[in-house]
Amino acid sequence: MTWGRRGSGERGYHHGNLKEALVRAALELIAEKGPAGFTFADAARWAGVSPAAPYRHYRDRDALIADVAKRGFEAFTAALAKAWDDGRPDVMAAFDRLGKSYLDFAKREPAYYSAMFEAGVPLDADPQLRETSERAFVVLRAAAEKLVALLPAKGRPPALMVALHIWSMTHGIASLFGRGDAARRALPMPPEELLEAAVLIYLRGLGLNEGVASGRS
Amino acid sequence: MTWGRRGSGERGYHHGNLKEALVRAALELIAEKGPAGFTFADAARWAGVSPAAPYRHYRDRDALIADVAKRGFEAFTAALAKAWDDGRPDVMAAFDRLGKSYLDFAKREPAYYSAMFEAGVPLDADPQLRETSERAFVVLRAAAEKLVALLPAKGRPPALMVALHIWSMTHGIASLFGRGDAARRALPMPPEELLEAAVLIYLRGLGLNEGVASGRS
DNA sequence: TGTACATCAGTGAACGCGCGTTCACTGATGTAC
DNA sequence: TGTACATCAGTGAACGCGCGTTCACTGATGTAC
Repeated sequence: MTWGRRGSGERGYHHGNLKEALVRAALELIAEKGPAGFTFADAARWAGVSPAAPYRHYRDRDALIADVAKRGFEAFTAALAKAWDDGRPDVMAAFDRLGKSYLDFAKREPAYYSAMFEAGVPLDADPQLRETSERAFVVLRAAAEKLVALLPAKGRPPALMVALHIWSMTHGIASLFGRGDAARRALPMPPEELLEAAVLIYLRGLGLNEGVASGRS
Repeated sequence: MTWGRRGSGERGYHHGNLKEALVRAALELIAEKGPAGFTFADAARWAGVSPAAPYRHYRDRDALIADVAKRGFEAFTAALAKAWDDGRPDVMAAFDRLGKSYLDFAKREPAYYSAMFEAGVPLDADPQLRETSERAFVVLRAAAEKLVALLPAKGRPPALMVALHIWSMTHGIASLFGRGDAARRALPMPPEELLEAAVLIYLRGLGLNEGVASGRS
């Protein structure tokens, strides 16, 4: 519990890394009590600093949460891009990893996920935030693009629509069943399997089956 | 703005309908500022009553929100059951109505929807609340049951899984794009169409197409 | 290398405010006889 | 029909508390010369 303090020993007059520490505090507190469950003063206390100190780094609590959301989207985009890996070795396998990675992020980083999608941060407020969040969707969209390209050219569904479908499905599962934490409905199977089955059925509905994609048989 | 006051004229010493008025207040305030954006005192003020008065009806703010969620689930169940109408005149048509009705509820009653799914009300806290929420799912599950019954008996997917898929999809669309209010991503098509397309593709993936279901051709 | 100075990042005390909650109370309503 | 009484549902004043925010301040760090 010595975030932001370099090495051991006492912290001097200056914290040295307060901005980072406040972000960590926000994540910790969101994880503990939900996105609405903490205050600016809480974050300061958590970072071991006077209640006035955070004002040197953020205009107010909303600015802090918006920053957390922004960092969340960055990590999210990185995770998705890595899982997708430009569709290697084949589109279906990569697509499967993409979905799992989405769920995995929601489970591994519930606090980020909360800040990004449930904290009521207005995306419009900060153009940089909007752009960052957009980049995550770009990965999904690119994947959908490659996916529909496997289909015969006539009657191909729009890739944007496919991307939105997959996103909605995954977000739905993540927010209904995805977080380990609390008060959610019991499931007869793990969320990953639920998602995988749904995506498989959906893709079959599009006219894609395993054979078309992987080249095996 | 005279909720709970019978007819015109001044309200006497007794409000007469305070419990209902508090529920309305909560809905109004949730719609305005989100589920975390109001206080017990706010609700009292909205109802035109002293800050101590709500304690006659609810232990605390959480109890009020839980009651709002419960009423929400009741209205939700009623709406879904009505739309489903036991699968009449045919399962596919009824199923289509069911999905639309879900989205319609989220759009028409964003405050209820918020209280039900986003306010962080622990379902376990109140067994009655849990049971009420369960009843909504029962409708969905019954619909999925009739749906899979259209498929050849061998290789039928579990109805529970299908119900969860549809629920996740719909909830995902509702919470990402469904509410008219704020800060959500722009869509190239209305959410209803997005959902309808997704469900159609999904059902095709299950092996259901329009012909199988409606009997037309 | 040393010194003077500007800037930065934190302190801590203070303030006004609204919230949650309690309390003794009181006006209104219902009921027994 | 009238009266006495119990119960109910609200009042309003009071309290302690923590939050958000400002302020003059000060210790630490960086830089010019």
